[in-house]
Amino acid sequence: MTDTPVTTAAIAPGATHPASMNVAVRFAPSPTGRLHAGNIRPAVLNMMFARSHGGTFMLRMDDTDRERSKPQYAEAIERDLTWLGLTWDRFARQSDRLVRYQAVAEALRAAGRLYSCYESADDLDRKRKRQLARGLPPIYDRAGLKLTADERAQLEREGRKPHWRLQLANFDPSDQSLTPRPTPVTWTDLIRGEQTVDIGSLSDPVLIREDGTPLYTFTSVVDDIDFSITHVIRGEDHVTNTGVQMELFGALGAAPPAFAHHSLLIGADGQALSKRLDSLSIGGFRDAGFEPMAVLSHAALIGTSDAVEPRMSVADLARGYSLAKVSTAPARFDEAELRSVNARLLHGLAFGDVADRLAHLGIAGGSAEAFWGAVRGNLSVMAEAKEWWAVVNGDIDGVIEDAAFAAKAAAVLPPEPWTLETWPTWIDAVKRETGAKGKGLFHPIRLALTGRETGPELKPLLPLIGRDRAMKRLGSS
RNA sequence: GCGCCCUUCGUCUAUCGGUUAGGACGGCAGCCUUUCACGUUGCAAAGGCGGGUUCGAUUCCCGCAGGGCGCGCCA
Repeated sequence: MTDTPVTTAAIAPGATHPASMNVAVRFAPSPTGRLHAGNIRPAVLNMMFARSHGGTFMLRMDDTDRERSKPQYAEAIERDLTWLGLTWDRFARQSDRLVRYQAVAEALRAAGRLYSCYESADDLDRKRKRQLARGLPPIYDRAGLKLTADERAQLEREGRKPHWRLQLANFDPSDQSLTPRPTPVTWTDLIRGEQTVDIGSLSDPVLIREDGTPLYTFTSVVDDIDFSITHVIRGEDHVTNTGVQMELFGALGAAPPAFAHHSLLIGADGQALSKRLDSLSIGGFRDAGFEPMAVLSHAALIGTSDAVEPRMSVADLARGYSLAKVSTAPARFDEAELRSVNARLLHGLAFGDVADRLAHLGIAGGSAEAFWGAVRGNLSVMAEAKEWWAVVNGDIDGVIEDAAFAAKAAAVLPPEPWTLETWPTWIDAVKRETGAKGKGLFHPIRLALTGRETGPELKPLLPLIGRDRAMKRLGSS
């Protein structure tokens, strides 16, 4: 086995990093499902890194798995990212680059780093089980590498197609058995600090499937080289991959990018979130009426030392951002916390920020601004504004618990026009008329006027409701 | 089974061996609102367990427990 690296130049002229290295990051989902609470974290973390360094953010569809990848998922991912405001500067689709992967694989073969293996998936499964049963680590035994030319020819004659593995440099070259020995691969992780992966305890990774499909470990590295990716920010489920991929970068004669591995999310109950991720889709959050910046702020800030608070833009998120603030401990995803961020975001929005969206909800006209000022503090999702609009302008039923009280209140309703002063004037009159005060005074009036137990201050609400509706809801039309 | 990682208020976290263990969310209370909510001010609230090193351990080391991840012809 040769140690000669395949030079990148030989494979892709000009693909090496330029001397003036501009920060380039990527988000590389595989379109096998919708985006969810778990996987937008690397998306937003990468975006913030790019924006805070004046770099570029790339979207890469890792769609080489033809059985599982679906165009509609790819479209949904793009839609969700766009909705979140995570728009990409560059785009690539791995399924468009198969010729490229083939060429690189060929160069790797020529350099002697790839070898063919003829076991079926079942064979490998059996081998693993046998090793486990004997208390041995389930590592590939390199049988493919030990095949004689005759055996290989025989297998080919039988019509067997090989899959291709990268030979990890984890053995003593003078050892004929090629037994792996402890071989640390190290890097300085931008989140986790000094990291070591022992590639001596790993199987030689399959790079090319028997049907010719190039696999993630391989395509990802080729793309990271070709697109001059400088920083790879991804979940900690990839740390072992990083050890292997560091080898691959070396074999391809390229300097590896910097790596940062963030922790994964766990559920509010402290258990793995993975099983529930379907119910935490970004599309679901959108449908539930969450603000994109609330979802994004929450995803970006949980598990960091910054306060989880609403930020108004990606630029706001990028300001003061540092990977050093990202924790190595698993963070809990709590939808209640997301709701809180969403509510706080809404409470701070000025009418000008939302006029268009309100209009979209049918909230428009001369009273729209006063309406927004009155109700925004009570919203947890925007859609609730529509309900309050109905309370103000619609035909709702008031709740009357004491008809006599309501009648007295209605009787002293001042004549229009109504202003912000109408409320204190009226309520004083009701108080005189009924002798009620405090909660006994306000609660029945709130209930009659709005049909609800809680809500915005009645003072600004009353003139919006107007005399006719107020009379009607008090049972005296 | 083996390996890696993690463990500070309920939650997210700060702390480069000596701190009244700080902040944010949530909670509670006061204020505001002649009600609730909003807002605002204040208060309560934490080092998983057991050893070791040290004058001194949340901090360093070992073990245990709990949790996460990995060990794919998935990504």
